[in-house]
Amino acid sequence: MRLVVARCQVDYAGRLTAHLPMATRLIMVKSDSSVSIHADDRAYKPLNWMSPPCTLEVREPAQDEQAVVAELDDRLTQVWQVTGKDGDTLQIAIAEVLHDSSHDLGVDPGLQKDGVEAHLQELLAENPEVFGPGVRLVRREYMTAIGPVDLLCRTADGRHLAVEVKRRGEIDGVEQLTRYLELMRRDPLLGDVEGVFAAQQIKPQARVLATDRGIACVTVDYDALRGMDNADERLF
Amino acid sequence: MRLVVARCQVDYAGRLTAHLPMATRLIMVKSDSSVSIHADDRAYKPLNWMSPPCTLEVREPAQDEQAVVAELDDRLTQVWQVTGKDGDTLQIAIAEVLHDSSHDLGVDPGLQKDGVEAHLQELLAENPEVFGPGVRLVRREYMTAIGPVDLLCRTADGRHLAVEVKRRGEIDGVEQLTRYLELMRRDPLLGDVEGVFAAQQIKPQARVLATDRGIACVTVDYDALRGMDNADERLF
DNA sequence: GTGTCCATTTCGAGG
DNA sequence: CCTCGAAGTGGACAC
Repeated sequence: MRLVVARCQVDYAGRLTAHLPMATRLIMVKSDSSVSIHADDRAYKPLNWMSPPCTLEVREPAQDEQAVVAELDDRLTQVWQVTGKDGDTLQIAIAEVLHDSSHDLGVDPGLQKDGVEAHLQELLAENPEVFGPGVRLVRREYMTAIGPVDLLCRTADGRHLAVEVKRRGEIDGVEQLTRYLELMRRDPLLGDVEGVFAAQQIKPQARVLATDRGIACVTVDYDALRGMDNADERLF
Repeated sequence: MRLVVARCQVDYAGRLTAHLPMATRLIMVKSDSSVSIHADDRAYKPLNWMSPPCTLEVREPAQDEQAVVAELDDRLTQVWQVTGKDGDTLQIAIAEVLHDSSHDLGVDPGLQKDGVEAHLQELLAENPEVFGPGVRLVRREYMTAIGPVDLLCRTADGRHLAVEVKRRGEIDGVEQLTRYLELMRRDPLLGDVEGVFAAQQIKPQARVLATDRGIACVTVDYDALRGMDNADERLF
């Protein structure tokens, strides 16, 4: 990885045209040849970038390119031409290099994610009693015409529970469950179907909407659930 | 902006839990206190990050934290604790710092974009006759209960046109327009409303779906439209 | 503040 | 290969 801090102006031409006026920025060149340009704010998104695969070519600035920045009393020292696979180009015209260092980072072992919705759903499927005493799992990913309901359960007294599982409970999750419930309640085979909105955190507005629609809200303690799971393993 | 290249392991806890094993990476700390961690590939997205506002705290590694990496024959030298606004945390446990430099970049003048949907919509608003002879603009961003229609126009014979503008015409754009049309056709004030799907490119499936639903497809030549715009300026 | 939609979205799964 | 949908999406703008 090469890190260059430089006073530069940048022009991108591809799906759109974009221009960055002369200013000091970080230019990051990675070992897969991808290039990104960062300002001193915003963590996530670079100002400009070129995804791999792409090629980087350094050339002398042309005479007419000098004219563009001449009014700023600046002189271009080099121009980086980055060309992507779809013919899109990223041109970095550098006036002054303030820092330039290269680093051997090696291959990254990669990100391990945990606590995603799938795992939360898995844990809840193994512990349906969190929705009430005697509640049993009928099946996960119960298919309806408009998509799968996360969990379909059955209470001790024979009612069905349609459970929507989210990490963070927000309004769109309630809307989703509402659509499922509307469909499922038309199915005579299912009989009475109640909605349960289960999430690690439920936003106040989502809770209000859910309650208004007669949908029960269950906040799930992920670590406690994982603990129950471990306890189960130890007991049986 | 501070650039640190270090052998580190990273743990994020927030909307999900994520772990990066010990490896050499770039840690970028920006002047808005945001932090991002980059591997030596992928231009766009950091491996891990914390969006501003957030606070960075450096502390000594605890004894039990050493144990985690001890098997790797590594020793932690410092731990960076980054805390975000929603209580999510990013913990960067550093074994060895290979590079550390700070740079004053100043405020970036910002990106100037051209050719995005907003500009395309603007050009079409100024040239509604591309939708047919005598077509006039009623208004841009015509509000409906479920969102704004990009352009509402009126034909010479008094019918309304609801125009959805996209850079790339795909199926979801047709769906979006269909939802708008469904609502607008219930409005007696509007009378007859026809749908127009306008994009620089329209994918075959999107065109099929649109045609099936009686929605007209218009492919827009961006450069030609810009030319018309310039011609207009010269003529009047 | 919330709600909605765009993005050079990126990214991954599944057909 | 394409299509579909999620993302720690982020970001902008209307209300």
